[in-house]
Amino acid sequence: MPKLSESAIRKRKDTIEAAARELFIKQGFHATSMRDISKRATVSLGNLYNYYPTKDAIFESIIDGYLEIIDEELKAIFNGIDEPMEPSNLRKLGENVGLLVDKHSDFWLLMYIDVLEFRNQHFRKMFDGITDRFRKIFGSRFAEAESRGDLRTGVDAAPVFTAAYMQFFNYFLVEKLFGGNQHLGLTDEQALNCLTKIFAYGTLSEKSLAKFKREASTLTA
Amino acid sequence: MPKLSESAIRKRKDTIEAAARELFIKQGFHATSMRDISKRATVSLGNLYNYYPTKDAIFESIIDGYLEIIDEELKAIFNGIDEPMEPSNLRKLGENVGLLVDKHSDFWLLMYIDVLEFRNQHFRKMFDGITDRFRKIFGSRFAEAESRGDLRTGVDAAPVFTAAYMQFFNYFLVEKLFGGNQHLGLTDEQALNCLTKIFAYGTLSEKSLAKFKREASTLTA
DNA sequence: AGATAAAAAACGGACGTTCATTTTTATTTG
DNA sequence: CAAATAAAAATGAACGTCCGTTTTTTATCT
Repeated sequence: MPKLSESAIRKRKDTIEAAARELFIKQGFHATSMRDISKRATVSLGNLYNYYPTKDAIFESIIDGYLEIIDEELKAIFNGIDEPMEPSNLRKLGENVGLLVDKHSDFWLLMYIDVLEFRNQHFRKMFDGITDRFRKIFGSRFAEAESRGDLRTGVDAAPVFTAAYMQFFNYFLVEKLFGGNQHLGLTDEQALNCLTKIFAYGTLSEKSLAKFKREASTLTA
Repeated sequence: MPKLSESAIRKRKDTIEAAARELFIKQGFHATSMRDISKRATVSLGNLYNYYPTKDAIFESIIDGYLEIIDEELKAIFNGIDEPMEPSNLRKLGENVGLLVDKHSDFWLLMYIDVLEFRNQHFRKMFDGITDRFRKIFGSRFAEAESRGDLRTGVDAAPVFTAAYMQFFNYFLVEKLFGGNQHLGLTDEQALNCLTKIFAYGTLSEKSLAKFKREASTLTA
């Protein structure tokens, strides 16, 4: 047999990783055997080792690929935000985080697998220095908002935005993976409104809030 | 041998569970064998099965015991809060949640094990209906605060308090388990101040904030 | 034929659990 | 008080299965 083309190899790997991902998510990493993966991917057991040196390597490859996807989707979300501290944009952030959690709920399970089995070595970058990253993306917007007097005195927008981001994430993860069905006692829509309001009122100046009064008043929790 | 006394059995089980807990946390559930547990607990392999019918049962017993402890500690925390929406009390809540996460960081790892291996069946109760529980604990305080005009119009204190609780939890969990070293770009103290301020300013009326101005002004992030 | 992919078989070890056996000890007996 | 008893506790070898990985064999292409 001649050497497979690069794309053919990539295609094979994709099917293997898809099968492995589904199994890891459904039954965990340790509970998933190489035989399970080979069966689901319709690849012989031995042949798996022509593509990956170890079982761990499959997991790592899945995560690396996934991280890229998530990274892009997050970038798209942030690109859609022109004025990060504006209430309507904060809410939009929440909405999009919700969609992201929903769309890739398996991904976050992999994160927990990583925490438990690999001491989070693959996912560390997700949270490490996240505030600085937001500062890089929105730094000038934050500064403008401050110079316009949109923020309460003494408020640094970057950690607030990060906190909002984290809160939205956590809300939907708890809803999706931890069985807290409507744990805020609100529908998702209401919860988004409630959280948005907290962060808006919590950090915006009275002057600025008046400006957004009309929008903000629609955020009835 | 006559039957062991109830307390002797409890003592034995405690040592077994302590050993198992340490191993589960260090290397995960599947990666921990019954032989590992028996060695660490200095109990013979077979004898383990005189105390627990299966390996799963050991895990379940650990969680049940742990849930009780955490439940009590949480109760103590909430008992120490007389006025839940007061900024200083919100901050105290955050501090205590931080201590709880720190003291029992292994417990939260078990929670992730439960999510992955048991579909969170043992931990569901942690988040299910949590807002209602807060309403039961602080309902009258929430009502009083509202009638005093401490809250912004339209703000329901219960989900806000829950959101604050969740945010504090998430903050410390990310710090402790997900390697987000100072992910808000702040020290823990500063982060507590920052988050407290968000929730205080986010939900308290101007009138009420003036009342707490002195305390609130010490919350410099 | 020669090279490479794919499949199958084989390997050594570890797994959860069982079980026949031995050890332990509170109670009964002399 | 000491010896015998009986029931429970403790043991560790053994069981059958499955694991990740390696090696060998077979099939498939230029």
